[in-house]
Amino acid sequence: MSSFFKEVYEIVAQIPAGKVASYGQIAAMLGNPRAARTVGWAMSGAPSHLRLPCHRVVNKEGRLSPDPVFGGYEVQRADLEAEGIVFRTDGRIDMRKCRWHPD
DNA sequence: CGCGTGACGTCTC
DNA sequence: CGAGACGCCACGC
Repeated sequence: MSSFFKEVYEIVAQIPAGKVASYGQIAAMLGNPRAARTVGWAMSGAPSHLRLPCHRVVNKEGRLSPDPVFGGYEVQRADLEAEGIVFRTDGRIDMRKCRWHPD
């Protein structure tokens, strides 16, 4: 397991329910604010047995990944709402209140 | 070591 | 405001 991927999984696993983090944000935590793409790539290869709350990982817009990846945008929205994530009328997450604030 | 790739981010048109 | 292009980084081959 590459160190970078491991770090990504660790961080994602630490995202509390009701909060979301952006790929760029996670990348910044790893010390590479430009590695947002790599973070997303790491998620794409995230072992399901880790049960990472990947639905809590969104892009800067508060938008989820392409529908097919999560099995449906609506599904993710439902899961996030169930955790307390607030969606705006335009379908975007209210990052102002839901963005994860690490120490 | 070089090339291709990807669930991103930011700029330009 | 929407779509497209480029840049970024790490991984696999």
